Amino acid sequence: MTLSTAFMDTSHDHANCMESALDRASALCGERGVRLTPLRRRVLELVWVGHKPLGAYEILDTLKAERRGAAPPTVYRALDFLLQHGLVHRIESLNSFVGCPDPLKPHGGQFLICRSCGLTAELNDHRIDQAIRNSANQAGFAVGRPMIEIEGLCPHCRDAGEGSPG
Amino acid sequence: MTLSTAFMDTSHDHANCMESALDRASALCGERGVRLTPLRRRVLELVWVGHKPLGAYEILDTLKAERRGAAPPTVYRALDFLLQHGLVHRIESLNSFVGCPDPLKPHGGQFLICRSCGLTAELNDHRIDQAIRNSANQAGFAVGRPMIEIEGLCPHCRDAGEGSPG
DNA sequence: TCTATAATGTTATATTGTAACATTATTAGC
DNA sequence: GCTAATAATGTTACAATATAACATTATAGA
Repeated sequence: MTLSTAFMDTSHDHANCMESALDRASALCGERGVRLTPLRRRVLELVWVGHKPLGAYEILDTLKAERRGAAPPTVYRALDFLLQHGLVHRIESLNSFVGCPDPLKPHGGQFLICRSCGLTAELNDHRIDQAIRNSANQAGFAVGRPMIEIEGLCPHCRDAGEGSPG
Repeated sequence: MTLSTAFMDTSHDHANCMESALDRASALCGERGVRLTPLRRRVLELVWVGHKPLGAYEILDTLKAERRGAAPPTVYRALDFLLQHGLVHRIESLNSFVGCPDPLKPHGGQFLICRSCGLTAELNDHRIDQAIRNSANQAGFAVGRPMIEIEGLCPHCRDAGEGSPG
């Protein structure tokens, strides 16, 4: 199992986590000959500020304070670019966006989403993927992009008794 | 593996499929002492007209032709009821709704969604569920409701060469 | 029948996402 | 460096999805 971004304990160095994500993004764009413009970089940075998915209009609110004339297309175009290059994922169940810790290999997302604190971790468990492909193949279905969003309680909130898991 | 609603071949008797879904819904509501009102029943029926997820406003368009004063809350309230009782599922990636063939046991949905024709089949594969729970447990995460939406090509569209699966 | 509750009607508005065209910035060729 | 082509962003308007709040009607139980 690969747990690209586990739920963080106190030792999580988020400044470093975020900076390395931006460095990886920069390198990836360089290799692909595409431009990580200041706007795109800033949006990626905002998405990485927390490990909580961020809505497009939350991003927009921040941008508005920084740039004159920021508008919905400003954000959505930047997000489209970042999505295309695997730098962020869209969380369908929340209409929001989260940084991808492993943009190099394309993958559908496997997300653990805490319903109490909002923290989200990305799994990339080959066994889950395999179980899905087996099942889909039996149905004669050609799998494109599997999307898995698991609502529940992160270790911290579970231990704090933030509600039942069901 | 349980394939509650496989992709249908020519032998699929949809009139019967839909009627039995409505009968099951009626029975379930009776047992639970809740009311499957004409409005709710009609919305459920509309959702079952096809095996393709239907948007709330598509449902609304039909209702408007049938009832005076149908408005968004008319549809959303009926859908909320049907969702609460497991009679329909929400497909997050499509902002739309599809009938549940097995409303008795609560379950997060496992959906195969054809990107070409829109047909959607619900899986309920215990092995997928188990793989997810194993992985989540390792991360210390208490699983609530897993959501799985697999975009791809149904058998028919795959054979017709409707595009690559990736 | 009366009353409490559930369901629906109605109006308005919030939230999320795109279309279409204008302007500015960047790159590539000269 | 200049110029044309392209990429990116600015700007305005609007589409699509969803909810809030309160009024009215229907249903179930005393």
